[in-house]
Amino acid sequence: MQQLEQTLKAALSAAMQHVFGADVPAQQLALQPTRKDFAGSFTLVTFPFTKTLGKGPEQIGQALGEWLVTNEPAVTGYNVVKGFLNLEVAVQEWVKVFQQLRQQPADAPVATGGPQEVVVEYSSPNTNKPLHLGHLRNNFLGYSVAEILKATGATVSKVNLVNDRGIHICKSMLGYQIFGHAETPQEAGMKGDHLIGKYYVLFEKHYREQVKQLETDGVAADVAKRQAPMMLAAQDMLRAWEAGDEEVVNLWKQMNGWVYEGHNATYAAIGVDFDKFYYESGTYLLGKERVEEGLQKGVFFKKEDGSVWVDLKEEGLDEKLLLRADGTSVYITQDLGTAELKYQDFHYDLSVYVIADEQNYHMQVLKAVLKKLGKPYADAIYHLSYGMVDLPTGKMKTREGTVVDADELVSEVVEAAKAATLEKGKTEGLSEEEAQQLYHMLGLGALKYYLLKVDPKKRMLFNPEESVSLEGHTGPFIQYSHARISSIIRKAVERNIDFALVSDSISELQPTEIELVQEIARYSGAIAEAARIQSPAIIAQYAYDIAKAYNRFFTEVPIFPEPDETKRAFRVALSAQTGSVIKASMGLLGIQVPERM
RNA sequence: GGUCGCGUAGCUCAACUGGAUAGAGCACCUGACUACGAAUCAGGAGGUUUGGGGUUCGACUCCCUACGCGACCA
Repeated sequence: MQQLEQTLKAALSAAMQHVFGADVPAQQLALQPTRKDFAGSFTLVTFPFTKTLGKGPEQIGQALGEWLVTNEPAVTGYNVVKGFLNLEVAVQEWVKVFQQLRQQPADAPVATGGPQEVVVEYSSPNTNKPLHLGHLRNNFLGYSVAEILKATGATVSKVNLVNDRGIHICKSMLGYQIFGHAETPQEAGMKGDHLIGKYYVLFEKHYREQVKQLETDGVAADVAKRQAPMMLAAQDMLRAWEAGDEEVVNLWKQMNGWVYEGHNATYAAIGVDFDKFYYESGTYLLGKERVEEGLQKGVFFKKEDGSVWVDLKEEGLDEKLLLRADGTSVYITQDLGTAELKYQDFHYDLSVYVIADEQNYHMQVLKAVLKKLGKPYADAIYHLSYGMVDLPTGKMKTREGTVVDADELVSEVVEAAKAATLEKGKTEGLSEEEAQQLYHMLGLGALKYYLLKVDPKKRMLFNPEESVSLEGHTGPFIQYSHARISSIIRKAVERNIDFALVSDSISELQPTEIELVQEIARYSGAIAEAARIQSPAIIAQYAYDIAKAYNRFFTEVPIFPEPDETKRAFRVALSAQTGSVIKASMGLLGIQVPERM
C-alpha cells in the first residue's frame, strides 16, 4: 500500500505541476483514508493550497481529479466535496497490493528506524503479597509493549525488578514470626504469595490496634504510629537484615522463596515471561555507590545531619533526598543502582519502565539525577506511565479489602468463558484437555483485551461484568472471527480449493473486499504507531477493526457458492491472510486465538 | 500551598501530525440463521466534546480562563 500511496502522491505532484505550474514535492502531500460515507479510498485535503495557488478549494480538487483520471491509470474516479478530493483506485491496484502483502509473513518485522536494543521492565512486585488487578494491567502492558517493539525488529529483553527488601517485607516476616507457627504453604493449603500476604495483613491489623491503644492512652497520632511496638520490632528486623543476621536472613529467604513460587504460578497462568530478574536486595548497594560518585563529582551535597541530597530546581523539580542521615537507602537509591546494572547488562538505547502514573514525579527525578551524574543512558530512559485501575465502587484499597486478587480474577474469567462455551454447546469434538485450554484462552483473552484496549496513559474503570463479556468490542469477538476463518480454511482444503496464488485477472471486487485489503495493509502502520507511542491500545483497536471488517465481508460476500473459480480462490486467500494478521496482532497483545470455539 | 494529568452519547471507551456529518461497544428499539460458524451482521434512537473566551479557511485536538476530578511533592 505504501507503493500505491507513493504512486498517487507522485501523480498528484505531477498534476500540480501540469495544471497549476506549482512545484509541490510528493513528500509534502498527505493522503488520508477516505471516510466511509464518501466514494473513494484516498483523500487529499485541498485547503492548504488555496493561498499559494490563488484558487478555491473545490476548483483545485476538480482540476487535480480531472487530470489524474486521464493521466494516472491507478485512479479510476474522483469526487470533490468542499475542500476534499476523494480518489477511487483501480481494482487491479488493490489486487496488486494484496499480492504484495501475501509475499511476507504477517509477523515479519516492520522497520521503523526506532531503537534496536531495548529493555522493558515491568511487573516489579513486592514480595509481601499476591498480585492484584493493578499488577495485571502492568503485566499485560509490559509484555505487550515488549512484543510490539520486537515487531519493529528491536532486540527486547523483558526484566522484572523484584522489590524484595525493605520495611514492608519485614512487616510480613514479623507477622509470620508472631502468628505463623512456622506453617508452610503446603500445610496451609495456600499459594506461597497468598500465605505471606495473610501475615502482612495480620501485621497491619495488630499494628493498627496498638496505634489505637496508644492514642487512647493520650499519645499523639504521629508519635503512636512511630512508637507502636510492632513498628519498632519491624525496624529492628530491617536493621538486623541489613546487618546480615543469620536467622532473619534465613527467614527472609524462605518466605521470599514461597512468594516467588506463588508469583511464578500467576505469571505462568497469565502468560507473561521475563528474560531476567533483578532484586532490589542486589542493587541497593550499587545505588549507594552512585550516590558516592555524585558527591565526588560535586553534583550532590550533604546536609549537616549527614543525609545526601540533590538540587533539581534548575530542572523544574525540587531538592530530593538520596540517602538518609543514618546511611540507609531510599527508593531512588536502589533505582540508581538498578539503572546502572541494566545498562551494564544490555547497553540499551531504550529502557522502558512500566510504572503507574503515581510515580511520574519520582521517574522525572530519577532521569534528572542520572543526567546530573552524566550517565550516557539517562536519555534512553522512558517512563511508560499508565493510569490506575478503578472499581465501580471507587479506588482499590487494601484497608477496605476491595483489592481484586489476580489469581481469583483469572479463575473467574476462565469460569465465565467455560459457562458461556458450554451454554453455546461449542465443545463438540474437543477432548477434556482441549476444552480446558480453550476456556483459559477465551477467559484470559477477554481479560487481557479489556485491560489493553484502553489508552495506557488513562485511568480506567474495571467493570467485572464487562471484563468477562464475550460480545461486542472484546477479545473473544476477535478470537471468534479467527475461529470462523479457520473453519473456512479447513473447508477450502477439504474442497481442494487452491488459494496459494491469486490471479491478476480479477476485474471486480466487492466494497467489503477492498475494505479488507486496506485493513490488512494497515497492519504495519499500526505496529509502527503502537511502537512509537508505546500503546498496545493501537493494536487492540486495529485487531478489532480488521475482525469487524472480516465479519462484514463474511456476511455480505459468498465464498464457496461463488461460481467464478478465480474469485472464490481470492476470497479464500483473503480470509487466510486476514486470519494470519488477526493471529499476529493478537499475539502482540499476548492473546492466543483458537482454531475453533 | 506547589507541580503534573484528566474531563467526549445513560455507561465504558475511540478519533493519525488541527480536516468532511465527532465514531465503536454495552444498554434500548427493529430486522436477518435449510449459502460458508448468529460469540455474527444490517438499521434506528442517543452529543452545546465540562462552561466561557481566543488563534485558524477549519478546533475534541493548540492558547487563555473558570469549574470539577485525580495523582504527586512537603
